[in-house]
Amino acid sequence: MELDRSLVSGSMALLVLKLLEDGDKYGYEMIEELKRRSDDTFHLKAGTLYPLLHGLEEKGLVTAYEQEAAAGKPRRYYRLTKSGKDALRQKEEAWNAYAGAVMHVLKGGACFG
Amino acid sequence: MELDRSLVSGSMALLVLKLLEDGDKYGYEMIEELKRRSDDTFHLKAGTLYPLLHGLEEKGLVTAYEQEAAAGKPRRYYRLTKSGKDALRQKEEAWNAYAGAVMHVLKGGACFG
DNA sequence: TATATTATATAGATAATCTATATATGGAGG
DNA sequence: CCTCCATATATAGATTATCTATATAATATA
Repeated sequence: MELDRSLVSGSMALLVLKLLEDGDKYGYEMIEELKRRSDDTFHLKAGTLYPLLHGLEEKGLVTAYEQEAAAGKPRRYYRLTKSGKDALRQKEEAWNAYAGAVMHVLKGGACFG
Repeated sequence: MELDRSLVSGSMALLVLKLLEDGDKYGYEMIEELKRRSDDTFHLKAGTLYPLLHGLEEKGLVTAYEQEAAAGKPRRYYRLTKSGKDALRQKEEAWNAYAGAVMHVLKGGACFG
């Protein structure tokens, strides 16, 4: 299931890149926004997100910069790169293909054709 | 991502159980049928399927029986149990929730509301 | 005899996500 | 004042789904 390996299991990368499409965001913010935008379905864990962000940065899909907050620890913002935007498009397409195929199998069960 | 762990990454179990809903099938047959029913999107590997089937059997979601074929090795057929049907329903629901949430995040990007 | 297709099986590798833990800041409650 | 909770980032180690590679065996075909 080559598709699965890189995408569906890795759907988190897709969702995170998608969040950044709207504008730069810091890690904690992404966790909260993902929860909100998925109607409380996705509870992304910090221990999942931060290593993921570091990986995306290493691959050049995002860049990071630090910024002071009004209070608390300084925040590390992430921004989509050109390469990251391309990757996002690819991942969206792959997700649609995968989800479509699953739906097709699930619907194709009781076939009266 | 509790949902993800048990379902989306494990979507193969869902698809295999779904195939068995139509009637008993043996492993090799499932690989071929999944390819066909997904329009050549899913190429499930033997090394993925057989351990998965053993696991489903251990959990009591399927039962197995051997049957001679006209030629070649005897085939090991799998049948959905009552418990397997229940699990299938649950997994279908969970998949729909997950896929729906992903779609929601993907669509919710460029929001002009 | 060699090779391809059908058919099942296991061992070991890879990688995504989790849990648990550590750090640091600031506000609120006791 | 001290403790707890929310914010915020980070890493180590475990779990597990899937993959690759390999082994087996029967039969058809070249």
